Amino acid sequence: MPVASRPAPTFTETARRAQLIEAAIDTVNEVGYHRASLAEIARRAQVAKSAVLYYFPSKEALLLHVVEHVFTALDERLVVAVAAASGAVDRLRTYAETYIDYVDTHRSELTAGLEIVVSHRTPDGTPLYLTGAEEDTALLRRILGEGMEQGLFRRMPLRTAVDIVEAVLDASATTLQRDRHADLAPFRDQGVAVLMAGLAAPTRS
Amino acid sequence: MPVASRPAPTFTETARRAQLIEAAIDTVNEVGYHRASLAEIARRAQVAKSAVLYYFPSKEALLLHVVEHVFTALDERLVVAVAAASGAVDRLRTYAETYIDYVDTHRSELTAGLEIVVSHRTPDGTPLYLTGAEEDTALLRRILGEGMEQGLFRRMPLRTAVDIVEAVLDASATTLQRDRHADLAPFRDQGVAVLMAGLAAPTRS
Amino acid sequence: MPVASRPAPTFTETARRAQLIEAAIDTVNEVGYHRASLAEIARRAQVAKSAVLYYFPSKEALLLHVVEHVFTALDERLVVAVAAASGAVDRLRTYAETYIDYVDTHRSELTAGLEIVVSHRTPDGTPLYLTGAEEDTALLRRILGEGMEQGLFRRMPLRTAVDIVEAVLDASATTLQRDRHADLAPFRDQGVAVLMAGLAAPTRS
Amino acid sequence: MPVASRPAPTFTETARRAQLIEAAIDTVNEVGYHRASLAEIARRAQVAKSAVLYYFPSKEALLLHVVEHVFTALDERLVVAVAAASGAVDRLRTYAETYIDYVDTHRSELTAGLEIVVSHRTPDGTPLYLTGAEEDTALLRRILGEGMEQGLFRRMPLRTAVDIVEAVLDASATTLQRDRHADLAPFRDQGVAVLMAGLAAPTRS
DNA sequence: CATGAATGAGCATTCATTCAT
DNA sequence: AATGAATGAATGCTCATTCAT
Repeated sequence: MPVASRPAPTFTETARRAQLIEAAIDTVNEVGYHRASLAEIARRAQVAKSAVLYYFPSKEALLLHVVEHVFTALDERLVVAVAAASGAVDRLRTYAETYIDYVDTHRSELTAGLEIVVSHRTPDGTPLYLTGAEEDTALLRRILGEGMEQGLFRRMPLRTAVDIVEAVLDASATTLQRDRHADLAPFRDQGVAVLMAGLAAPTRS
Repeated sequence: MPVASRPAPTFTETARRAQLIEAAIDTVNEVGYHRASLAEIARRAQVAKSAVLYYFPSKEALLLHVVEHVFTALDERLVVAVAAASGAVDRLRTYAETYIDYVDTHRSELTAGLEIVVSHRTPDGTPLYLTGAEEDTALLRRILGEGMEQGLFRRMPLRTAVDIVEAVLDASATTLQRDRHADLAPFRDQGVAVLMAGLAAPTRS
Repeated sequence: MPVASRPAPTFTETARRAQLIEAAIDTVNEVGYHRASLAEIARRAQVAKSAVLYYFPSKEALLLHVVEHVFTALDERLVVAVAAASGAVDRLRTYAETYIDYVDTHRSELTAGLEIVVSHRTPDGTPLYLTGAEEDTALLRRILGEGMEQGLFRRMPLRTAVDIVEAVLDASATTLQRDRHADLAPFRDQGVAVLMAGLAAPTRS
Repeated sequence: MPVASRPAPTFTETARRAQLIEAAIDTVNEVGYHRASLAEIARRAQVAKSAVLYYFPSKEALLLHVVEHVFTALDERLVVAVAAASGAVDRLRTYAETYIDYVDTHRSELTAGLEIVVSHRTPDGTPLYLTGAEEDTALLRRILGEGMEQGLFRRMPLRTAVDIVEAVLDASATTLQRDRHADLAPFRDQGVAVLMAGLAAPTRS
């Protein structure tokens, strides 16, 4: 029984917001964050500019909503998938494969979300990926930390390991930015293989 | 008898252009591509807005010049360094280490250059990394292709291998975007190690 | 048999209109005429924006209603009070004291009403105090005209005398705009004294 | 030898700024503060909207400049005139006459300046006449305070006296808002007379 | 009786660019 | 060689108003 501090959204509202988020995603993908103006977004949604601001308090809020929308869903998917795996190695592989699968099946969302994360700045110039970065990577940090502790993964600063894994996984989206219809299978197979082999604790010889 | 299609640049012209490129780099690093306006760049260069357009035909041209400036220098460095190494494995390691060293010693150039590459779009919406991508990665493609042919590297589509290597190497710049004074040593050591181990041809067991 | 050109207002209608007028007054006082938008007024009345326009044909009509509401009540009070006094001097003093007392006891109404009168313009730019000014000041004109005729007041153009008196009396509201809890007693005592002494016919010396 | 922290304004700049201030004054007088948009001001100045913001950082800055422009000049005039008078009574009379004379000879400036002062609000809703009110009325406060101390003026709170005097003097501008070609002579003669007689210390009878 | 939805006109402001000097 | 002046197009956003329900 949720306490509704603000009234439950109407059917139209839910639909419109979804439509606008979709339009924002399309716009960012087609013209880039830099040129994704309210006018462009409204044009794609086939509504007036002011209608966008009727459902979102500002253009910024809409774009941040896109980011939240995309990465919350991704994170939920990852949490569920990883929970079904046991052992750091298996969990990491599951994490990586699930991540790339998600990118594969949510191409436009992911490319737009990443472009916004990379390009957006708060009014004082701080990029988005600096705010709340800790919690965003919590799951990955846990897997990698655990694996290193158990001697399964190459020892290195957690931060570094996270950066490397994310760099490779996000590269799958970059591939799509280059060609939105690209086949992600080779990247999934080889990218994950490289990560697993690269991160595996080196064997004494 | 060289045909001078345009007159040799004067000393001041060369100096001014260098100064403006530097100002553009600083601006992009401080406020991001999105807010890097001509006015901001001119302010940092301590010249009038119109002076910028006196030396560069447009703002876009200036920013593209920054990209060229940065990546040409990086490429030259890579070519020289790799030439001194022998064998695909050693050449890849040299490539990777030189790359990260260059990022380390040219922090502002690299972070700005990458931000522009990622954010800039041509008027029709095409991102920068789609134009001339082939030649930009020529050296890396040669090293990886050679290594795979010789059975030294894990076999995969060349495109995929290039993407993975570049993703990891570029992540060093992302680290700096997060903290411009970050110590890159751990990333260099571990990043390269992960790449080498990950790309090594899997041993039959 | 009265012809009902418009049907008698229902109870809720009367109540709603009063509530909206009150909300408009509060809004003008809090944010000023310039920023008193329909949205702000509706928010304070806790109704939807469109509800405001259900009871008033336009925002302008609502604000003009506030003015009418305030100054009609003030005028009625003045008429009653002045009727009880005899002689131009006494009537003027009564007028002035009643005016300031009314301001004192209807602070928010008066300050809002005056701000609207001062700031509002018809679409063609005409200020409010140009429309129907004659009848608004009828009572004061009569008192002053009579007093001058009888040699009780300093002789001057009626218009000038009215302007002076109104300026001083309205200044009591200005005092409240500065501090809504200000004590108006000194202003009532001294303001009236100054007016009476100043307007008194000069004695031959 | 003034130290120029910013470069001396060019001839064009000085001229344009004056022209824009004039256009702003005309606009406020013609359509009121509320409707005095950048577009209207620019139209009257026969320049592009952006040209206004080339010379003034914002619309607000331009309007505040008008206020400063008007009231600084008025204050200077008052200071000079009052300095030539001796005795509180004479000084008050001089103050009042000079004030109204200034209004008379600078009709459009004064009406516009007053409308801005009355209507403008800072972003948090504070009216202009609340900021720095102390210093604006310094001269008048001094005259009235001195006169009351010497028993020449009716004793009352300084604030009240200032409010009364200013109300009457400002009413001269209100007269002009009603009719920009009105003859101010009767108001000057009678208004000043009323003030002097009204403020004079009451004689014991 | 009252509202949520939607809009078009207008707003102040930013910006890359042009041009005469 | 360099600039100040000026602009037109675009941007994010506000607002009074309309209308179907």
